[in-house]
Amino acid sequence: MINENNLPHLPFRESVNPHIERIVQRESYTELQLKNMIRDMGLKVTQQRLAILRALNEGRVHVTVQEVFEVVSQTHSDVGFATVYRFLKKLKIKQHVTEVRMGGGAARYELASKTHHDHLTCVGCGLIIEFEDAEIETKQNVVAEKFGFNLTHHVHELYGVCNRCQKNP
Amino acid sequence: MINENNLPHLPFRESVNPHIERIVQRESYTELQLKNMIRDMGLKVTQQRLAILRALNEGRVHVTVQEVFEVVSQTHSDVGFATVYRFLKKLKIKQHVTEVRMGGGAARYELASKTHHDHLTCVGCGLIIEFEDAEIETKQNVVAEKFGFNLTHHVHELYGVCNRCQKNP
DNA sequence: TTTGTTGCAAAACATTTGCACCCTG
DNA sequence: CAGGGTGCAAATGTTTTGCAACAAA
Repeated sequence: MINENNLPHLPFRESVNPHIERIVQRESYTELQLKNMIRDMGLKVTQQRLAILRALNEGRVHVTVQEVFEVVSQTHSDVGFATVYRFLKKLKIKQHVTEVRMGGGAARYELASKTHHDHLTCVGCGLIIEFEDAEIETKQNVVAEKFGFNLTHHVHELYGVCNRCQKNP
Repeated sequence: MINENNLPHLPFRESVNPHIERIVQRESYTELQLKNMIRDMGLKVTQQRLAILRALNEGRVHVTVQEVFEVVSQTHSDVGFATVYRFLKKLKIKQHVTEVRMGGGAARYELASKTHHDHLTCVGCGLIIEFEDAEIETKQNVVAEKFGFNLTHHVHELYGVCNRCQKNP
């Protein structure tokens, strides 16, 4: 099966990620930092893994496997999804990427930033705003403590209608 | 393909949902309320839809389509997943059920309760505790307002290691 | 009787896995 | 050159859809 871009066998649909507004800034990693990230995971530094990390580092945030695959394909004509899936899973386990499942489609991934943040998503146009709120984070710990939990991570997604979509429904 | 329960063609794996501790109580709906729920959505009241609602109303919380299907199959020998999927989607749109996607597998659903709550999930054993926190809810509205959003709903999942799993790692 | 709903099977979508070959350390 | 990593294709898992038969209003 060949799609309109003439890429080999893409079983996924073109994914939609209209526009992203980044509120919380994350500084990009250097090439060396990316290599060390792989090494520190006890893995071999391959061209494919570097290319995947570069895609996550430079490209837009909240990408699907499909999108990573497309970017990486530009420089490596014959990567497979399998590699992207496999590496992304390892990165997820090591908490280097965060998996976000908004709505029903494929999972979206983003390279972890030092400052944690959450998401505010417009159900109308898909705009994603990142926010952080120290008070909420604190309250979470209180809740966890109350039930004897040792918190590892969390997902906090707010959904609503953005300003622009309120005016142009 | 026949599985060990002799049910017709079950493409899903047996799902794991070890134990649920319900902190926030939700009163069950009456049979009449369930019927009205369907009617109010402008849909026909069929036996299948009633059976699906009953399963959500009486059974355990956070069920997968597979689990709903199994329960409904006990009284309706020939429901299809399609029906379960279709109706669940409608319920989701009308906000009568909440879809939760913990981890990677199939989506889990629960009948909406009047009092909103969020989830605290143990990454060790899968224990799910429901909690509610008015202060956090308030803070969310502040955040939304700050970015000009009109909030529709949200997902707030805390993950950690529960008491028991901390002692028996 | 009219129209929405269902079950079935197949398609579509998303992710994982087995295996022979390849490349990093 | 040893062992992990890769691409491919096939398997597996999850959800959606087309259509003829059917049931609720």
